[in-house]
Amino acid sequence: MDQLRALRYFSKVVEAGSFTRAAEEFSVPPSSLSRRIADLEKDLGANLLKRSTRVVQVTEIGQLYYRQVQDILVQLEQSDETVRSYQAKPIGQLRISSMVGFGERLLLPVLDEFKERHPEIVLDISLSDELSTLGRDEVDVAIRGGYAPNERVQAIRLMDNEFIPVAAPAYLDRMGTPQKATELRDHLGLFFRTPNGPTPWLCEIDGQWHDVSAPAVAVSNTGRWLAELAVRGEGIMMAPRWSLQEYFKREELIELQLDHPLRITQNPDLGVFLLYQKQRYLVPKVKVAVDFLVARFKEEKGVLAY
Amino acid sequence: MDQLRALRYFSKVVEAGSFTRAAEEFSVPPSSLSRRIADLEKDLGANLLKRSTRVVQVTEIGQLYYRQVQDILVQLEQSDETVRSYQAKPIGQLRISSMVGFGERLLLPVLDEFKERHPEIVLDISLSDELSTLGRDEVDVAIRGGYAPNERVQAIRLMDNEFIPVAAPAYLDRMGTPQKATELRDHLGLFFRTPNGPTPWLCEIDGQWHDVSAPAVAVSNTGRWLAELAVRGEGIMMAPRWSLQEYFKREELIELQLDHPLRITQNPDLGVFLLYQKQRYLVPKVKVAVDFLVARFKEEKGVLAY
DNA sequence: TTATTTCTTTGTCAAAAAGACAATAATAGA
DNA sequence: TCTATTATTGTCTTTTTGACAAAGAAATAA
Repeated sequence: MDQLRALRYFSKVVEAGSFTRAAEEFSVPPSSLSRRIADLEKDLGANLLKRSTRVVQVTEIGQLYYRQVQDILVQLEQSDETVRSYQAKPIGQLRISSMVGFGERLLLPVLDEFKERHPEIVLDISLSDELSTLGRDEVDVAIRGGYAPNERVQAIRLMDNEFIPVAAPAYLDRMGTPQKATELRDHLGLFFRTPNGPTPWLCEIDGQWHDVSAPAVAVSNTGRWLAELAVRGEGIMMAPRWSLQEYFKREELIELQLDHPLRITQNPDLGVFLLYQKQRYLVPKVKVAVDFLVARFKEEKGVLAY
Repeated sequence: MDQLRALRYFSKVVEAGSFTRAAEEFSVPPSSLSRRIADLEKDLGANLLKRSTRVVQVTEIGQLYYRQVQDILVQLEQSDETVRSYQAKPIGQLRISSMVGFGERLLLPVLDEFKERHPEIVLDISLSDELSTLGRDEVDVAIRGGYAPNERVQAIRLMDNEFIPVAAPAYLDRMGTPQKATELRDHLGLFFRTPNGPTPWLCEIDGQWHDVSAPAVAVSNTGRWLAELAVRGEGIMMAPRWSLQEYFKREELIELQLDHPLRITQNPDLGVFLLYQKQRYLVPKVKVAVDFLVARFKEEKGVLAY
């Protein structure tokens, strides 16, 4: 029995919810799937699917098996790709996932050059702040802030992700320039919301952490919009330093200097990380992308990769 | 092409270093392996093996592919077993790996009862202090001290693994009973060596960590031997509290009470953990073993599993 | 250097597995 | 109750894999 074939059939039937539709995708008659999956079930001694003429349901154990099989199929596909592309030129589809802000401001601008250098690579970029599970998702390279990688994932620190407080000159003229962190409570706040929730303004004073957030004028996961509000003088915003260069240059926003530095988490080591599956570095398209992005963004400070 | 079959053939040839020997294990002629592996190589467009009549060598890419394929085959085997044994009785071979000390003193004594309860489970116990990688190794259940599990591994804290200093009454009569941690440097030390190296005697005084190890009389990874030396009055030993009950009962060893508690690591949360792969809990033999060991060893203190 | 042994590969045929297609059975919806 | 849709089953064809013998290649021993 060709178990792998049976697994592919089974997997597709689960996804399609139908033998007929799954069969179309393989361009074989439905009877083939029926026979192969029946063989598989016989071999495993368990019913994976509950069939009725109209609907195909997955049994409890079938559901479980499906998830594990899915992982296995993805892994095998990746291993095969690694071997197939060994010593080959970088080519194919490359999926990059990035944090929205970083993607818009820093990543997209450099990708033109990457496309020129590697015209045979088709880029597929998705911007999202949700953290993707490398490996299960079909992402080759991811850029994320403050991510705890697992052992199979290589994480290269690209740059600092320090959040700093900024405001427009007009705002500071109107509301006064705060000198002490504790004064912030009398100001107006523009808050960035990560997938983990809004980011408060924290401050360590004499070893104690304090929440010195101002009343919220706006909360959003769209950094650009918050920045516009800040430029219009609607409040104080905390944002990563790398996202603010353009505003500093045009003097639309000014960094606040406080007696105690402001943070958005007690974790001191925030960074922007480039992530990829270690084993996939051997795939040429992944390798050139990682090398390119590291060369472009990594700040050399004698800091180690992790 | 039945890729899975080809992968199994390839995998075995790599391990055996020979088509002929690998073929014997499958009870098929060597020509079958030759053909299947040639197909696989053609399909992948790469040479996995470098053949000469006498020796079969694995190419660089073949080596890499082999490792990844190995993982995949193990995973698939486990998934199949999960389904096959679904709703079945606990039966089959169960591999338990445990720290030596824990295994000898606590685990083995209770396994008789387990064997009585589950006569159809064949136990395969290996005692070792090396930490095994669950999943890659063929271990169903592991017992380890202070282990950082990854996401696929479930870790249940069984009990404290606090190391305490002890010595024989005769030793204390001869050398004096130390009251302060800093006095230990004038004593004699029996040191336990973990796979990570010897365990020093550490002590936190006014927020500062000090190494207060005595000169070493003996260093060993065999706790029982060190305990014998300690009983004979050859020095002071630090060992997990759970390993010392018998010596306390016979008053062969006495716990030292010092002004500052002694530790072997700065990490405060040492514990003995029961580890297993989450997905394998559905395999009946694994489930009954985990449940049994937890019921036997877990100290209920309202502490969460992790 | 030559002969021999040991392996892998190749040729050829047999067996097994999977696909194709038509027919049948079963069920949800009208 | 009828109809349309869908999975299964029967039968034949095609493809894939195994079996066995023979050939070819390389390392060891003489």
